[in-house]
Amino acid sequence: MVVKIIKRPFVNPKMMGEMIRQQIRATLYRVKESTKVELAQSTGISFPTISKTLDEMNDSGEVLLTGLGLSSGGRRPRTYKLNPDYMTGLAVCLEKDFSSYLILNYEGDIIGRETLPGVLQAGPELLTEQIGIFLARFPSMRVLTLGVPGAVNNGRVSHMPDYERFKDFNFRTFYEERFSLRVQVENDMNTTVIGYYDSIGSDDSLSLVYLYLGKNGPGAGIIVNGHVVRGGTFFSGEVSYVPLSDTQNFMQMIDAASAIQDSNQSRSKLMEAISRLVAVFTATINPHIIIFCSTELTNLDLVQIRNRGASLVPEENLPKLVVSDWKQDYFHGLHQLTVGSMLAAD
Amino acid sequence: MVVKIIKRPFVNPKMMGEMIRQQIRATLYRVKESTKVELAQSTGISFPTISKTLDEMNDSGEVLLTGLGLSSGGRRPRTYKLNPDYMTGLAVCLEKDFSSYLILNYEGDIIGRETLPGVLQAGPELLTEQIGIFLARFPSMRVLTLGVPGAVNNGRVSHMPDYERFKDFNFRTFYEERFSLRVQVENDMNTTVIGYYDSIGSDDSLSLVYLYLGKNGPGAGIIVNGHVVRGGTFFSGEVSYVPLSDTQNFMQMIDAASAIQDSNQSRSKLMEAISRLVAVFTATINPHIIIFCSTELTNLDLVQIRNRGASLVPEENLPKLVVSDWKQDYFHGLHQLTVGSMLAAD
DNA sequence: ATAACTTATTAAACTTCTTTAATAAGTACC
DNA sequence: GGTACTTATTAAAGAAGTTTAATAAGTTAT
Repeated sequence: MVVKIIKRPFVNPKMMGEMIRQQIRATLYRVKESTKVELAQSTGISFPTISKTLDEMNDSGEVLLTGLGLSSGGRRPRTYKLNPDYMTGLAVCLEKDFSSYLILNYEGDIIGRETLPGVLQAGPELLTEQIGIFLARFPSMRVLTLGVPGAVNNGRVSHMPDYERFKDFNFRTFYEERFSLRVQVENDMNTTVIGYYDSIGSDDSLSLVYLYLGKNGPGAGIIVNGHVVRGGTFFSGEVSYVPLSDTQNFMQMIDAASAIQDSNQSRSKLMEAISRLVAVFTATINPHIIIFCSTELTNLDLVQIRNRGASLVPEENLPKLVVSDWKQDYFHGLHQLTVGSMLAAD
Repeated sequence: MVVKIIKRPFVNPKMMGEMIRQQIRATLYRVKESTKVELAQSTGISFPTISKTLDEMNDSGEVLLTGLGLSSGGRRPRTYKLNPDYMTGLAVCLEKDFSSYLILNYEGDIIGRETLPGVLQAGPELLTEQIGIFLARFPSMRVLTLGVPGAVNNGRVSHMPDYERFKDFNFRTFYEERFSLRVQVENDMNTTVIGYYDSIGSDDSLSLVYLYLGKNGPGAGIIVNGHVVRGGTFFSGEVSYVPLSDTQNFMQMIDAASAIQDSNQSRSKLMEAISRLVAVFTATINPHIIIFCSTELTNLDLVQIRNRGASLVPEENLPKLVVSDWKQDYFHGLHQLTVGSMLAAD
């Protein structure tokens, strides 16, 4: 229901304890180190509750007493932080030619990274083997986050045409049953746009489009009102198919552009295609920002796109156009998803 | 933050009372009449709490004891319902040539409807006067919902080019201060898509596009993941501007179509334009459903659009295409927004 | 019509968070 | 170095929901 008639998202006293722990975890993650008073202020929870809960978390080893903070004229307060060794998380980026592994501690720090051979063509067995290695090395591993180049639905592959061995593979149930891990799987472009969204750290719910013009054909990750758009058939962001001219869709247009000999003309045709796609997004979901890969476009290109775009839609409605580092945003997304999964614990 | 690290949407014991009342209201609105036991079951709240809260709501006149329910072998339970006279809401549809008023009681029933002269060209004074009439006639009026043909941002007009007198007019502050009403303002297409979304009564969060090819140029109302898309500059759904061919955008394409003499050819060009727009939405946000106005298209047209669309994007990703009654959905949206506003009370 | 049985309602005990008061542990100044 | 002042921490009282037990009000069947 759009209409704000609540259905059942209710909070009873029993859940409050866990919610309070979540608030504490999230705050400690943000600020790294804090006193009980500071936690009470920044969470809005009463001091005694914070004190009691934090003591419990200290007893269970989830947080550590780090010492005493600065005095502001009276007794010096004890400071606490998340215990980095409380839990470990594994973030995995699966690509055709390699698998990138990131090992994160409970504070969100990267305590290990490794690149192993690609598993997408080989099949799940090799992936299981690779994960097994890390699991053996880090017994406190509790969460697993996978970024994959394909459509996933609730942990299960729903469309990944190039990799037959993973057809319909359910990452979540497979690894949650086999190892006792909390498993998350996300599409690569969605992960990237999540990473970018998190990195700009805006708390109001924005709409963004992260555009990628890769070798495997272009694609986009979309966030609307702060939520990832997965689409009715997990086909969202497949912008290759957007019809933009009498005879060509977006992919055909950029393919045609790159086929042109004259490099100026080729570039100009590419710019035209992108400008049109920008106009399409502006006149439909009207995002705040569209992000391009810095390896593909320069800031100068953006000016050109903006100018051309302004001839298609009223300029004041054009989104902010920015370039960003795809790989970095992707990994940041994986990182944040993994941390989020660890901190949502219990 | 996309990453599920909570920021501050927290519930403390003080707010629980109000949340419980909300649950009770929402449930009573849905089921019309209920016993305490039934309410406890359907809300998941404990019986004593329901009992206490409902007694208070009965004392304050918010609910009424309607009698005794059926026995299932023991003492017959008392049944309660919302008191229709507890509060009144006014839903207003503002158009160029007329203003439609719907008066709703607290049960959501329409207890009056009236059409008065249009106010958009005349200016706010006339609207104030019209609202004043209803306010005098229904002293228990507490909420006001306005549907307007233009972009609004948090109760304030942000773009309504055809009606100068309402430029930047802040409906919300104006009427909340002048009369003591809770005021909501929503764009007409957004209201319509809300109405449709509510009418299909799905609880999972869908994505929909409601397409209107009106006299004032086409427009669309968009819901993604169950939330209305307003856009970064409140320009979302302005599909006129979507570039679809070498030289034409959507509006120019349908204008060109209607300019063609041969009616078959004209229709076919229109279908082509719509099919392309369907492909655009499919390859971007990939909605579950696209809704067309039944006054503009027939079910037969939809078949044609689907066929043509399937040549642009993989058919299995095409949304469900349906026709619906625009006016009805619009009014249902206004209705539901008004009821939602009444029930969210306090 | 009354006894036995069901079910609704009320009451009491318990849990959990908040608010307010009391105590303990430092600082700073004379 | 002791006294007055600050601030952290602990303890007690209050508020609000849940769970469990007790009571009241009807039904059903003999």
